[in-house]
Amino acid sequence: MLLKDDTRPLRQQVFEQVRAAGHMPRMDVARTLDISPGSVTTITSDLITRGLLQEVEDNQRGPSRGRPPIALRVAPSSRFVIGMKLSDERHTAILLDLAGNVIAEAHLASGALRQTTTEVLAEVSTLIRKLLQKAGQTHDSISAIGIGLPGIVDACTGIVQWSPVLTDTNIPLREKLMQELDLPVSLDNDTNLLTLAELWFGAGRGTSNFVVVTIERGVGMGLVLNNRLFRGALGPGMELGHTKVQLDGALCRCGQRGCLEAYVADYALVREAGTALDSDPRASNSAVTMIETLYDEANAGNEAALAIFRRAGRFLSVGLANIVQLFDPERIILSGERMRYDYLTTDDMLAEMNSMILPAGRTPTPVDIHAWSGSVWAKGAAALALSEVTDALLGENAA
Amino acid sequence: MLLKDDTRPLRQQVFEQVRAAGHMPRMDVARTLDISPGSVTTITSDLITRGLLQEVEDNQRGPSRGRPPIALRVAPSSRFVIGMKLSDERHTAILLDLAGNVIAEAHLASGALRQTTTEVLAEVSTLIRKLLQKAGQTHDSISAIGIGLPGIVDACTGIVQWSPVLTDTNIPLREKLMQELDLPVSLDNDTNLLTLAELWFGAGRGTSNFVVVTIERGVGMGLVLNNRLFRGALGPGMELGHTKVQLDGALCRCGQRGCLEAYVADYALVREAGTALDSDPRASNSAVTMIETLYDEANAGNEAALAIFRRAGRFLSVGLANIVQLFDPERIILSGERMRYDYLTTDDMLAEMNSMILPAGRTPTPVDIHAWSGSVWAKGAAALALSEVTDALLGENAA
DNA sequence: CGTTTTAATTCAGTTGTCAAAATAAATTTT
DNA sequence: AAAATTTATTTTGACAACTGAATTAAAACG
Repeated sequence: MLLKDDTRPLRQQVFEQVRAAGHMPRMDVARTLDISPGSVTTITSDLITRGLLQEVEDNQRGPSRGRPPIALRVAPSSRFVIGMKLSDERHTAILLDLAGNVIAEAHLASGALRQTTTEVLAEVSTLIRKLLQKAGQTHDSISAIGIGLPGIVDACTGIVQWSPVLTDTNIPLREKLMQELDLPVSLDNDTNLLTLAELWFGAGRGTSNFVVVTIERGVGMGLVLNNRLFRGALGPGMELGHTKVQLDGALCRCGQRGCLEAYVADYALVREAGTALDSDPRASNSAVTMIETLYDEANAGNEAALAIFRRAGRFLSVGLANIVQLFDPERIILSGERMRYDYLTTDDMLAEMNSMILPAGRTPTPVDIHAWSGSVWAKGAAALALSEVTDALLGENAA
Repeated sequence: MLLKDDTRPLRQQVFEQVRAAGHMPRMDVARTLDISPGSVTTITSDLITRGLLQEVEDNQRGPSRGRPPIALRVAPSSRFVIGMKLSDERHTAILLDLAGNVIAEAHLASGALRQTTTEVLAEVSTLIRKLLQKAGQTHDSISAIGIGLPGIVDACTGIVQWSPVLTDTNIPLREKLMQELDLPVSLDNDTNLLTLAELWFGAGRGTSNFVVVTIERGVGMGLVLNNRLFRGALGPGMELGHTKVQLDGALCRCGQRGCLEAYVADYALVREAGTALDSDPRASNSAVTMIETLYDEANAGNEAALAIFRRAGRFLSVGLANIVQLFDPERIILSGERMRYDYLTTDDMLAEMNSMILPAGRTPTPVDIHAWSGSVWAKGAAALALSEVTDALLGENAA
């Protein structure tokens, strides 16, 4: 069922269609968007004269009758966008051209777990310099930058209410970044950006309604409705991690009890790992080391370790089942780096989740598991910047 | 922040604006919808010549300068819509004119708890006859009918997958009704219609994003996003009642464990009431009687009875807190008849809900409690029919 | 009686879109 | 090789839905 409720002007839809497809002839664009070929011609010829699209030269084609289609693609240009993901371990940045191709990637170990705004601003600048150097580009060739960070971020206002990477709270980070960098900046919660990455580049391409769940430091969630990222009714919504799965349950770092996060996030596992592995709680093992150990033990058949993962998996299944009950998405994507700990995502967990979904006979919601590297988050951030840029570029007709 | 993302043609927006306001002069329409006064003139004069709107004669006005505004209103007409709510106790139907005024109301005790499709069709016909008789109208003057019933209803296709009022499953009920009644029929889940009623006539008028939760036989939920009823990503979503609030929790009538419904729905209360009130489980007390007794006992200070309501309230607070975490609505409306059992909705419950909402300092989401009569549901059904009719009426320009 | 103020209308002009006809470039048929 | 067929794209005219600026209308104020 192709439903056509995209309210944006056709110009942007056409451009994004071509970008999403890589190349696509005009008639295909007309057909997929269900618009008249005439409109496509008008729009594309405008976009071509503006240097945003171009015709593909070598249209290799099979034996087919009729006038051969001329594929279109996004014109390679000298303009780029940057996508960046900030975390409390290391920051990642990538450089994308307007067609969405990755040009370069750079990393920077973050200075400390939590930093002041000034320090973060400095790190962002440093990372951008590093990225540009690597790609042999200058600051002038950057059109926009998208940044994702964990925490409570209002994408509209660009204000970071709270973030695990910042010591300050309620910071108008976007404004500060724009001043510092002299560039259009988009800011969003990192999970939203991962969701955007799935929507633009990943499994979400063919799906209009899906949920992305991330399990990292905390548990995050992104939602796509009608092919568009849904950011919650008010500002920052979608706090799946603090959804309650047990009355008077385990203590969460937010201070409340029974949050999903308190059962499946890494710190929850670490908390139990200490007991299960009988290790000295005063030993200064890092969280990552602890989890790695726990994982290895589970793999080696350590029942206590296995039980920890199993329990976490059970609670995860409750959280996912609740999402299915409320949103009924076409697909759930479990994503993020921690997905390597596949004891969370066993068939048992999936079976349990499905058993909680009403009615019994219903088709189970497919669950994809993506164990991706950090650069994917940055790619989502770049997608945000990209849409910002093309919106500006395509909207400038009035001027 | 007025955001203007209504994609419908202005004609419908103007008409609905006037209908919603009761009366409203042209300039006010232009201002609220943020469109040019010229457009309003064009549109309204068209609607006036078509007999859908008319100017109000007696514009009583205060001492104000300038040309006095001429208020517009929906023209009283000879055409009506019917809204109907089906339940397993009794059906309610109301007759509305196109302006949304209630003209008449009628009821019909439903024949049995669950009935065949044929029986339901017959009852609907009977009720319509009764309603028309009461209002002194004929079948010809009805433009459309909206019907709400509990269960899993796909509003798009008009198929009832499952409903507590029907013995059959997977029935194309809308089609059958249209054949039977020879009228345009809209069908939806009853909770969605209650939500629509709140949006059109109730507390939702000034709110763009809110949640309606009903506690009756089961626990239902309706969601309004951007002033529009959200029906879930796929067909019937929003099964709040079968959201899990406890792993391996109480047994739900759906066969699963830990569903919210299994703690707060009426049958859950009845189940415990039997034990608490020490009544013979074989005594054929009806559910309603049992709950009434339980309620009276609680009021009289019976600790066991109180405890039942308190426990239900606690689980309800979990369910509501989860909704806030996921959707962050501007407002939650608890609605339905069972809201009379206000032990479910004590300040304790609200306090507990707020304590589960992160972060601690956040403004608590306001919770309204509406104890409404059954006719409100029917009003929502009528709203559905109304929007259907006006869409048809306003879209007929091409013809 | 003119000025001010607010409401409503008129009307020329823009925008975004489509439908149908025309044109283009290939393949297949005759 | 010419004609017919097929598919892709362009051209063209038209239209619907608005907007914005100028205009007219109807009142109060001084």
